[in-house]
Amino acid sequence: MKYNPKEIEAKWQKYWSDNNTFKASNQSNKPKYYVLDMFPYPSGAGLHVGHPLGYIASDIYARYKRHQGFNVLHPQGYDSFGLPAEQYAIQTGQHPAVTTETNINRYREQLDKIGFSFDWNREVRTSNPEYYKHTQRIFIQLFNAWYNKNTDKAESICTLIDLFSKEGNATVNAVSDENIEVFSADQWNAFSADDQERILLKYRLTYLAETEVNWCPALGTVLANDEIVNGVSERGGHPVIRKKMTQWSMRISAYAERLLQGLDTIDWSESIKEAQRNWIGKSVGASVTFNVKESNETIEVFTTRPDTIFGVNFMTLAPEHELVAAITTADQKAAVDAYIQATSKRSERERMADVKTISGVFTGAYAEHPFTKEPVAIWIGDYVLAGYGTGAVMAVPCGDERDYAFAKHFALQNGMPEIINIFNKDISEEAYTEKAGFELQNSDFLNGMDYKEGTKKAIDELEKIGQGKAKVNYRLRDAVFSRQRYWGEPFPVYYVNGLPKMIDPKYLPIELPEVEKYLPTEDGQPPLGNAINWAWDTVNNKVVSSDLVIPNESEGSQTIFPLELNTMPGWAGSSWYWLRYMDVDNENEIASKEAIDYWQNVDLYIGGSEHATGHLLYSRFWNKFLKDFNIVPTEEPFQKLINQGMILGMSAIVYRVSGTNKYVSKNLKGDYEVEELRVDVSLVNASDEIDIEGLRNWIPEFKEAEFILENGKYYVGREVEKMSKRWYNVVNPDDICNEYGADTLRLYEMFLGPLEQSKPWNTAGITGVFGFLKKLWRLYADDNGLIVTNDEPTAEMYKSLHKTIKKVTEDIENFSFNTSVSQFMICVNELQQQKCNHRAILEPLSIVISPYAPHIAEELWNMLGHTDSVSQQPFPKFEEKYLIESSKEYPVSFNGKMRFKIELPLDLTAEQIEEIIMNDERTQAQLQGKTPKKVIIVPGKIINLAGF
RNA sequence: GCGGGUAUGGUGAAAUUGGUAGACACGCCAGACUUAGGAUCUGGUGCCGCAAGGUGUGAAGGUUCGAGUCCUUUUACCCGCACCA
Repeated sequence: MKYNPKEIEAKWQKYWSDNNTFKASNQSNKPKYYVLDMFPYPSGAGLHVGHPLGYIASDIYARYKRHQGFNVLHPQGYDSFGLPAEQYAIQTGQHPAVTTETNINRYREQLDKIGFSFDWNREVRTSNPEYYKHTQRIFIQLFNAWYNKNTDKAESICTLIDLFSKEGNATVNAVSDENIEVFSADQWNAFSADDQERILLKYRLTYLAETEVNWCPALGTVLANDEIVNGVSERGGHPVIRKKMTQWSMRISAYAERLLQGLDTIDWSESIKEAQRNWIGKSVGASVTFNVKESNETIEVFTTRPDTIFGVNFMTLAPEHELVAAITTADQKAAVDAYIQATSKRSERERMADVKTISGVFTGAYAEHPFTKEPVAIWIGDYVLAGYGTGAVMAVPCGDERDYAFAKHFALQNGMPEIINIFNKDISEEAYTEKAGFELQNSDFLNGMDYKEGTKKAIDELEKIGQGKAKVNYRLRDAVFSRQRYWGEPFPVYYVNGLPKMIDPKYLPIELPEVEKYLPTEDGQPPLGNAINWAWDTVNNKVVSSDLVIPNESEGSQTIFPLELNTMPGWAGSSWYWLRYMDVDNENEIASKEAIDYWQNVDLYIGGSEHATGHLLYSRFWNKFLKDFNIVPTEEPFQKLINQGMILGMSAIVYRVSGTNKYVSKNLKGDYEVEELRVDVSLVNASDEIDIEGLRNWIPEFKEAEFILENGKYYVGREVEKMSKRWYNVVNPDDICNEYGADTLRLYEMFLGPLEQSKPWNTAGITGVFGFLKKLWRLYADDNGLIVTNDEPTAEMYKSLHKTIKKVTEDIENFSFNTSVSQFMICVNELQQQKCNHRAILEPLSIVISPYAPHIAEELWNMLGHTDSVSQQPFPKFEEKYLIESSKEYPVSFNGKMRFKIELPLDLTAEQIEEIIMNDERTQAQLQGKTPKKVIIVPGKIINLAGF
């Protein structure tokens, strides 16, 4: 009987599936544990060996927790809305649902081969109408909510309407749009319904507003801030421009402080928490209002340094600031217009790329210093960002590098005064930007104060004259929620007189309509504009033909209205999916109250760190919102987060001699002028030798090629980079499963190194892991079958076993899966040397190994005569007594330097050890008559004689 | 610029958290056995040295009887964020 992974893996995968072995129940006496993977987007390329890394880790943990007596929820699903399926549809006309289905089936097949213990009864797909009807429902809930700063939570919009009709909005303390006009209760009640609705939109947690968005012309859609990397789109790398559009937004800014505070309560890596803190970007300071001279306008600025108020030399507005046109003087108009024109032409990317060039122009207008009443010149400059704070700054050159550089650059020009120094520091070369170590001067009532004192005093005085107050500013912007795409969740929204109305949740889902083309319409509408049936009948409550909408008809007589043409972004469906797994078939709610109360939140979440400021932030936001309405019981959705590292590809490179069809082996390439070409990694063996015949047959380009060899071989160069089809460096897990089996793949991926570290894939060491499994097998069986006996094992054997139980338990709890694999190898080597074939050892060993290599564990367990699954056995308990040795070898060192070892019984006191050591002849030889000043003895550990 | 992280043999990496550095595996060397298998088994393998011995965890200091581990300074690389007022 030989170890035959193919056969036993197929057998046990079928067994698990037939017996529903990993089905989780929502009712149990056991404690619950929720282990979640970030669900994949089912792309056309299928899984590569990098994808399962996190899944294997979470599967080991989930299986271990089951052994430990937990009721484990370990589900899997698909984030199945997304751009690639849509782009494929545009190219081929194939419906995205069809390609998505195909891809999912392939993913499922690949996942099943690896032997995961997912409860597939709970599978979710975000593109499934039965799923997205609940995404639509949550959207409606957000629409019907506002954020009350007094109670510090979201509340039903009804309570806000109530307040408005009783007190107006002056007393309301809400997170809302800026610059809302104050109205009384009487005024509110006198407003038309439409006007009331327009006002409410400024308070709702999801709202329709004309905002400046990131528009990607190449993709034909807007993008959220986290979907833009270095000024270009994350997908495809296309340029992105700023554009004003009416879009749905999520008022995530309402939760900025809670999102920040919550980070201290969760067990995530410091780097992700820092990334989120950075993204939220809290800064504490003050807002200061400057009156514009000879005008009724005021300019509000945000500053973190109100203590430097007397150092204000001038002000700078972003070129896009709304007041620029109003305040610019006739003299300066031409220059200002030219500057605005020039900056708007520069792309975001250009503007980011060169931060060194100083540019700006004087508007000719002056503001008035709130205290000194001196004139303060108003400039515009593109170093001030329209999107941060108020888009205007008070410039204090003596205390800020950029203001300093700006002042120096435009020194002596009209509108640029001498720099005022308010610090007792030298600022002739550069600004003094420290927040400590100075005393304020030239600062009237702030003279002599430091940062802390000055800040407080300045704010107090500003409040007294009504020109400022303490303020906390966040960098976090509201998230744009509309996408001009087809393959996403439709909004449950129709429009009456241009105002959005929610469809009653009982008529959900609003299903994606069929379209002929997946491109935008000819008049620039999103793809849903192509749908024939895309209007809402408010009498029959169903989707009807768009032709039935009567344009420009007044409301009263009409009952059919156009539906929203945008769809939701990719992160909509993934912002709550962990809740759906709890109660996947629930038709009426996202999940039942009982199910959510039982499972609470995710205990362990494993996934990539690339979602730091996207999915992981949005999910926390929605969870907090749902918490405010008591739908979920916890403030945070994911208690512990582990970020698995990326598995990189090892591209293979051949060197073509320029202008020829000759290829030169790696180490000879110095003699030629060569070009590098990437070739399929599967043609290359572990020693970097290429299979020349295979290469000739790979693509026609190499058919007639000549090869310049070294030692009769052609060696390729290697490059570590992301696994990608275009580099021909993708390794498919199926190939590994076919060659060595899933258990080897699982063990090897863990053995490769620490889970959280990125590492290149190479199969050089895989035979070691495979050899271990064969060795393990041979402990149980030889060619004639089972060799296990019921004899009593030796103390040594028990020691090997319990050492392993201890180590593996600790490792799993610390997520150091790589060292567990080493421990298994040590254990099997030891048992093999002890010729161990004792049931009392091998039975518990099967269980200990089963989280890592579940198929072979099941088979061995079965061979031992059991008829149940090993996955349901209690994990063996570690017992200290088996590890206790009768005596121990102590290292004896002199001044920290190890000299010899001495064997001593374990139960000696320090004094007894000292006596034996001092009398030992080797000690005497080392001491040569000297006496140590210090003798350090830690019983069970070390002996050190020191100080001579 | 700010923040997070990493650095140990030919390679992937361990190190009970301050106590024999390099476990385990790959690779390499030597040998055994052979029913030639995807073999298997045994021994060796940081570096220098025939050896005794010396030396060694990116670099330089420090604390300590003792440092890969703690402190200070520094270098290189990786990942975020970045004109954030």
